[in-house]
Amino acid sequence: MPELPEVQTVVNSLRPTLLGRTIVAVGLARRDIVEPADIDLPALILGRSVRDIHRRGKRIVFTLDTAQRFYIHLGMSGRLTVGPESEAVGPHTHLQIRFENGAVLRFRDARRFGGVWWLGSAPDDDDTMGPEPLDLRPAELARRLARTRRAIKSALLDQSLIAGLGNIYVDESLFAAGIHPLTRADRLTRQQSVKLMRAIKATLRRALNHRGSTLRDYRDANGEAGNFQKLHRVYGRESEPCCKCKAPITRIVIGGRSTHFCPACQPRGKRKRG
DNA sequence: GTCCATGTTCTTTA
DNA sequence: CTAAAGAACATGGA
Repeated sequence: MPELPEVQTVVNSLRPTLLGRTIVAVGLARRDIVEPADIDLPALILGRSVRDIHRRGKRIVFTLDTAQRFYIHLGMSGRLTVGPESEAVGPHTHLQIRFENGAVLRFRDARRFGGVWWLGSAPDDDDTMGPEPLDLRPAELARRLARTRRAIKSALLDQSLIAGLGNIYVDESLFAAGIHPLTRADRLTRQQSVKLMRAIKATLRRALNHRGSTLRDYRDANGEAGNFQKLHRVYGRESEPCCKCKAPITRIVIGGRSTHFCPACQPRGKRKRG
């Protein structure tokens, strides 16, 4: 479910009800969603209040009044909701946190690729996490892309190169920039990297304005769906006509991930040999 | 039964 | 040695 726009939308919808609130009960149904495995998460957060909630990459970072932090990653199928205690608890609800105002934060995740990571006083990221795309300057993107020979599609999915993009927004951004997804990252021209940086920012901002993409079951913390999926130009649109040129959208697999693009609007540049 | 899925990490290969 | 490709993880829906 979650890439930068969806994760940010969840954060935005959590803040009004949870900021400043005190944790009065914690129910951890599955201990194996917590890392590191040997900590007692309920004991660490019970009685604490929430000083801040923010996003870093695809992480939802909670800062407590003690300045200690933990983050929730939604993985592929994770959902984070707030609601009254009386609300029905859905399947695969692994963690519930009740606050003094009666709100209950619930974390559900059928596939369990997501989870909770206790940071303590460690920073909200580490040296393996790439920069935030919305703050990134084109020259820095170009510098980072120049270090790898992989396909641009795979490079943009690498969270250590740039943080927050996933399969949807990489495909949409490459379409917006007119770049073929198999183009080698280190072969982008200066103009292409500038165009790509602009395309990434514009795509993310538009997606944020539409509160993310709901494909299957993504919802914000209040259960509201996003709308950006209606504006996808290539993702999930295999064999439909391109919105610009009417050529059929093509789907290929790159690095094990479905990749959607318009072969006419995103021509493959000249390759060595072939 | 088959294939596919908004992600990350560990293992294998080149 | 390192970079990159591939497999694995767990579950559900079409």
